[in-house]
Formats: sequence, C-alpha cells, structure tokens
Amino acid sequence: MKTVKDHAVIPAKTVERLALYRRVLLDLAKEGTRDVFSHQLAALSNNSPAQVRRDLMFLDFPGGSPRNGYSVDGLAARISETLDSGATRDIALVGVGNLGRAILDYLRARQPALRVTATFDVDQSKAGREIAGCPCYHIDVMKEVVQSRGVTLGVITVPAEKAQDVAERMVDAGIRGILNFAPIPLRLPSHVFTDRLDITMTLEKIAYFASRV
Amino acid sequence: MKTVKDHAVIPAKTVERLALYRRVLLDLAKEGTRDVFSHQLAALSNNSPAQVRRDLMFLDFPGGSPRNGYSVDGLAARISETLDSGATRDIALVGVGNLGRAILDYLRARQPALRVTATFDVDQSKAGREIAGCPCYHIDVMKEVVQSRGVTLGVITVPAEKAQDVAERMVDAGIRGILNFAPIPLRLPSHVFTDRLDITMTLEKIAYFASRV
DNA sequence: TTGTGTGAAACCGTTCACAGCG
DNA sequence: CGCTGTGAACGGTTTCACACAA
Repeated sequence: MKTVKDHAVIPAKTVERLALYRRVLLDLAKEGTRDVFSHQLAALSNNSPAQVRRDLMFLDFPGGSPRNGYSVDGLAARISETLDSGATRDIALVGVGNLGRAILDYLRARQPALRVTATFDVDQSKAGREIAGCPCYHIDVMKEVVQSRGVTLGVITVPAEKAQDVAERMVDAGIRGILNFAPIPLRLPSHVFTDRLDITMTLEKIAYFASRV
Repeated sequence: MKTVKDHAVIPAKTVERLALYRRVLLDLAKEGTRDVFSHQLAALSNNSPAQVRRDLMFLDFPGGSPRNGYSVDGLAARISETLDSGATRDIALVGVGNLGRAILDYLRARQPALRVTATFDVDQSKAGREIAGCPCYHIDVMKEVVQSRGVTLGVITVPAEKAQDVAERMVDAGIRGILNFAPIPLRLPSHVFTDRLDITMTLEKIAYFASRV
C-alpha cells in the first residue's frame, strides 16, 4: 500500500540515491537485465537493501514482487517521472576556465534532461565564441539570455572572490538552483536552492580519514 | 574543560566544516583580522553559531574568550594540526582528460599540504609528458611510481566503466584514500576511505529542489 | 521460502538553553 | 552584560524485524 502523496517532498539524501539508482538501472537495462532485487540494487550503489526499499517508498511505485523483484525499465521510468517530471532543464554555466570546460564536456555526453544552454565569462575575448558547441556570452548580458531562454539552473566555476557576485546576478536573472564549485558557501535568499561541490575540502576530508588506520 | 581525547575520531561532517573554517580563517588572517566570534565564523560559512562551537569542541582548543572570541591564527593552526598533522600528502591522479587537468590546475594554486605528485593515463601518447607541471605516466607503471614516492591518496577522473579497475589498482599500489569523480560508487576493502563527487547527480538533485517552490 | 513494504527502534547530527566566566 | 562550552532535547536518517504476498 502506498501512503506517500505525489507531491510529498523527498529528502535530499533520498533524491541523491534515487538519481544513482536510475543510473544503475539504465546500465542494467542496456545489458538486457529485466528485473532486479533490492539487494542487487543495493550492492550496485553500495548501501543496504533496507535503505533501497525505504527510498523506493517515496516513489509510489506499485513495483516489487518477491518472485522477481522490480522491473528495471518500470522503476527507471518512475524515478524519472518523480525527479524530472520528464522536462528538460536548461543550465547557465559561468566561468569558462578549465573546470567549466570539463563540466561542459562531462554533461554533453550524459543526461539529455540536463543541458548547458549558454556559458558566460568576464573575459571579453571568450564572448561570441562557441565552447564545446555551446555559445559563450559576456557576463553582463546574462540576465537577458537567461530570461529569453528560460534557464532555471546555474553552475558557478569562477574563482572564490567572484562567486558571491555571480550568484547574486544569477538570482536576479531568475535562476532557481545553483551548483557552486567555488570553495566558499553562497549567501542567497532561501527560495534559491544551492549546493556546493568543494574539491579541496573533500580531499582534505579524505586525507584525514585515510591516515587514521 | 576539554573532554575529547586527542585521537578521538571526528565525524565526517565536522571534518568538512573544520576544513571550511580553516579556509575562512586564513582569509580573515590575510586581511588582518586577529580575533573572531563563533557567530562571525558561522555567518561566513553559513551555519549556526552553536554548530561552530560544537565543531570546535573536537579540537581541544583552549581558545575562546567571551571578550574577544577565538584567535584567528591560533584556531587555524589548531585545525591544521588536527586535520593534517602538518604533513604534506601526495596525490596520484588517474585520467588526464579535461576534468583531470582542471583539478590539477585547481589544486596547484591552493593548499600546499595537498600536492598532485604524478598523473596517469591509459593513453600512451600522454605518458612521458608533463601536464601542468606534473609528470604523466602510463597507468601500468602506477604501482612502482606510487610506492617509490610514498603516494597515499588518489583521484579518479576516468570514465565510469574504468573507475572500478583503476580504484583496485590504486588499492593494490597501497593508496589509502580515493576521491572518485566517476558517477558510480566503488566497491573497495573497508580500510580504504573513499568519497565521490558526482556532478550529474548533484545537478539532478538541484534540479529537483529548484522546481518545487 | 524468499523478498517486499513498513511500523518501531536505534542512531546520529543539529539546535536549544543555560551555567559559568571574563 | 555577551559569549563560550556543553548537557539535554529534538528531528531526521538508517537499521531492525516481521507481517504479508507470490
């Protein structure tokens, strides 16, 4: 029996794992697997079977039988409905340095539901050119471009000192969610969802735990 | 009074925040600030003053006076002692694509306590060259290079299909901690500390939360 | 019999609130 | 006073354990 309402908010950690399950399921589908048990999905995403089943409760998915487990295709589709609502999201990327270009390449091959529509930089010489098949504008025209194309997500790959300013311009342009690679957290109005991927900090954490036994 | 033993294991989230506090403190020091209150540190790393004070309890730092707060230099130094023990850690980076190069650049400027010593790739044509001032070897010689230089940390920026294999070679070479950029979790012996920075997954999470109000 | 779906318990991290001190 | 240090309360997440279904 399903008790979770359609529009119930799913906790962030669960959303992350659902995105991971989807990727695993798509891989399984590609190699022809039809059905999967929670313990298999758990092994492939290393966590516990109980965690997997608990996460799937949020999907309102009629799925799993004790005989066969879950339908790979059905479950993947249900996750996509829940996370994406099927719509493609447009992304603006600010800061066309090495990291910015890497992320462009990274995303181009993947998930067509997430697409970098435009890139921006302070460097005038980059404006007007195409970077990895994606037009690059000067940052001063960001608001117009973002609004005319209905971009709702932003990625920040500029140096730490510029990140807060860029983020505020993004919010002003109407962007609702920001992924920040700068090593400093952004202070933004609470209606904007932000997350940070801090490479140095993560390495420092790994260094700490790798030394104690 | 301090009750936390020197070798007590600090929770991962606290370690992350301590690394962030250190960065903030170093910025403050650079601009000449001598002392800082927990509420200031909290604002700069956006979280609560209570959280900051709770985190600092793990440091066994005699610090804070109600009059002046904490000594900026003293606190930064104490965090470094606790996280790094002052030692420089050597890193091996496998996968010299765009992302790999971006991370090399990113780390070169920063934290001298973390240094990429060698890079590796399957591409023979990259071997023998220098990438961003860092020697690049073929992946087959990784074990020797890693062992002769005492490298203990690894960064994986290869495609998903290769990541597990690369990780196992790293572990075989004696690496103790791995930062994985591939979108699939690694299955490794539990004595190896691993963390994953999954760009696509994070964007999917942001897309999910950016659409609900 | 095996695996799902799920209440209930255990666990962990954050926040509260206040005693103690400069 | 205002801030630190911290015990205690709180809330969210994970794990346990078992009824139920194929």
